[in-house]
Amino acid sequence: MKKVDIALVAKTARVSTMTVSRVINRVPTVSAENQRRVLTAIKQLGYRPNPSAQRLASGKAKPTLGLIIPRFEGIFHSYYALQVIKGCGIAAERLQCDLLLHVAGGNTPLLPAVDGLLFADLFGCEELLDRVVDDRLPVVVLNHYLEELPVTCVAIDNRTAAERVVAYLVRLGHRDIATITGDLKVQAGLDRLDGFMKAMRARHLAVRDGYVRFGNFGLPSARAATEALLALKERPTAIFVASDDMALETIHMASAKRIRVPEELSVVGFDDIPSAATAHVPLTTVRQPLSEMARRGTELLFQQVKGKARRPVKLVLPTELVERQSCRQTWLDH
Amino acid sequence: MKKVDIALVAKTARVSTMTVSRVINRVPTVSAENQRRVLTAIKQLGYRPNPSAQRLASGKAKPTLGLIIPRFEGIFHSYYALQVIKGCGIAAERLQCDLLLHVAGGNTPLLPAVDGLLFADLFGCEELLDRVVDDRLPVVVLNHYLEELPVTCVAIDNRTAAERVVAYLVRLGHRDIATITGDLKVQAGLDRLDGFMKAMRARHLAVRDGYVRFGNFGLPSARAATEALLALKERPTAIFVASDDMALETIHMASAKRIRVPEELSVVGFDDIPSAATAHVPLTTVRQPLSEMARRGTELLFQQVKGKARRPVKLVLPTELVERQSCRQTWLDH
DNA sequence: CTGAAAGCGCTAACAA
DNA sequence: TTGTTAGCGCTTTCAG
Repeated sequence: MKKVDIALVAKTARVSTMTVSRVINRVPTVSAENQRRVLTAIKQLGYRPNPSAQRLASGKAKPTLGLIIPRFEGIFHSYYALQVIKGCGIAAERLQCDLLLHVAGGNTPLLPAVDGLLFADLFGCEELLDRVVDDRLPVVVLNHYLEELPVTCVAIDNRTAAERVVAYLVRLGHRDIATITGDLKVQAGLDRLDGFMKAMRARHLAVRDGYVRFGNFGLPSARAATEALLALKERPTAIFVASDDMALETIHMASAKRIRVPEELSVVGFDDIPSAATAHVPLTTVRQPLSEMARRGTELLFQQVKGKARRPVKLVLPTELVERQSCRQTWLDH
Repeated sequence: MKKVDIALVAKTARVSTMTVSRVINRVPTVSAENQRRVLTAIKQLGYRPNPSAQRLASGKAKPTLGLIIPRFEGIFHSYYALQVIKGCGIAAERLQCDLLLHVAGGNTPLLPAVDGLLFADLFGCEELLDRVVDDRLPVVVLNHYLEELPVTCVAIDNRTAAERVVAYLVRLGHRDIATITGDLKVQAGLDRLDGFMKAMRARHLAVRDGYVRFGNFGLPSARAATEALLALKERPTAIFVASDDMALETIHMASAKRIRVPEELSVVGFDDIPSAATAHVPLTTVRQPLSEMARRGTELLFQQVKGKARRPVKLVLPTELVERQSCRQTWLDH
């Protein structure tokens, strides 16, 4: 069984390879007879042109960008991944470049053959990044601000966002504020906690014992954390939860325990997922421009690939606090 | 500004192209001195190997599969897209092939250069499919059963699922059953309605006037439909909603109107999204193996690309009714 | 309208 | 350890 290439097709159809190429590329200047012969040969041999060869020969400059999705537990259940994929996908379409999706497993032996790489998050891919930087492959990291490495990154200002949440709650009169964190191995998770602590400290507000509960963005962790928080003798009057998914769960559990939100407990989330707006208790939360982050990252990578970018760019995108109905002033009667 | 190719690097480093190639590919048999020179030249020239040429020359058989995501309103807000991407991504990783993501815009001028194509759904891509079939490119269509076309497809048995929902509700004593449909331009939406109607007819149950409300999987459409249904003089005792997102919205609106679920109104959804289980009223719904569908589709496409598949395969995957707490027997007091 | 020749940029196989 | 020689499969150019 010999390889079927354009030459074989040409021979079978008894024309030149050029004629075959023309038929494939729908160049109109081919006689009906030859066209028929070529088509027949193609069908008969089951011929398929080789994409790499086509691209190489035609010198088509359509670059290929690789999007690395870290395969950590739950990323696929997250609003996050989808927004990133969406942003990258649409940007790639606009920029006329290919987007190669790569779910990074534990071991990522060889990097895919692409012109540039986009990391949906750094977590779990540190090693790969090193290798890639080493190879001088154009790279953009999303959702993780890299202080030291000379790598372009586009992230969200999680710290300031968390600070603003505290400011908001304090303005409503809360002082006993607790937090349920995200996964602290992910920078976004860590920064949200950081911002929270910093803001509390700045206001000389004590963070009581047990008021910081460690979650990992997963619902089970949120349940455990909420359980613990609500069982406290000195229950917080407000909780800042590091993701909407978890925050909704917190509210759910509070309701089940007949603790009314927001009357007896204020809750703030993070993400502004669609159901935050339509939940039973519409959730006050932080909206982050995920899809824009992805778009910007893709564009930046594209620049780099095109050689139009000189030095690494560090972008930090702002967030927005969306007030809904899960928070309340402490001095209101209830 | 001349092109920087491997030859230029070789000349600059005053070695042969092979030495450069070896350095790039980390072949250990290169003297330290040459390695240094090559690396310097690469850095200085900003050289990057051409992926197409690498693949062509090395004859690496790593095929590239294209995943087409129809860009219809809201697909990116859906659980659906993510599950499909996840399934395909993981399968591609296992099969050692590249996955090219393509968000199909209104006009998809040229098909991406890939070895095979996977459609996340047919809707909006009919034209593309025709072209692709015409080109004899290996193709698999997900979530849409194609009766006529000799194309491999992997779909969900939406019809039977809907029938079972009706059977279930009838078993609970319901007779006044309404439905809120999905987008009927999508086969999944149409089939669910179809199954519903068929099952009602089979039981000689009338579907009253206004008991079929047309939605499109979007929350606004669900709100309008629910509004209309709940305003009916003869209100249904149960509603089959074509997606969980919409069903949750229906429950939410019912609660707001002080209609208790499930006591006064039973609701069944479709999808089994994560929040169905954790919602205020845990949702009885239909679980569909989305990610498995994607996995199977990817594997099937891979077979085809490898030439190991002879004829089109038509796969219809079964669903499962997940009973939770949004339905109730009609004869129970309340 | 068609075909021959000359690469596209890289690497496999061999030879030195 | 290094370089030479052939291609990989296709398209471009340009002459027929």
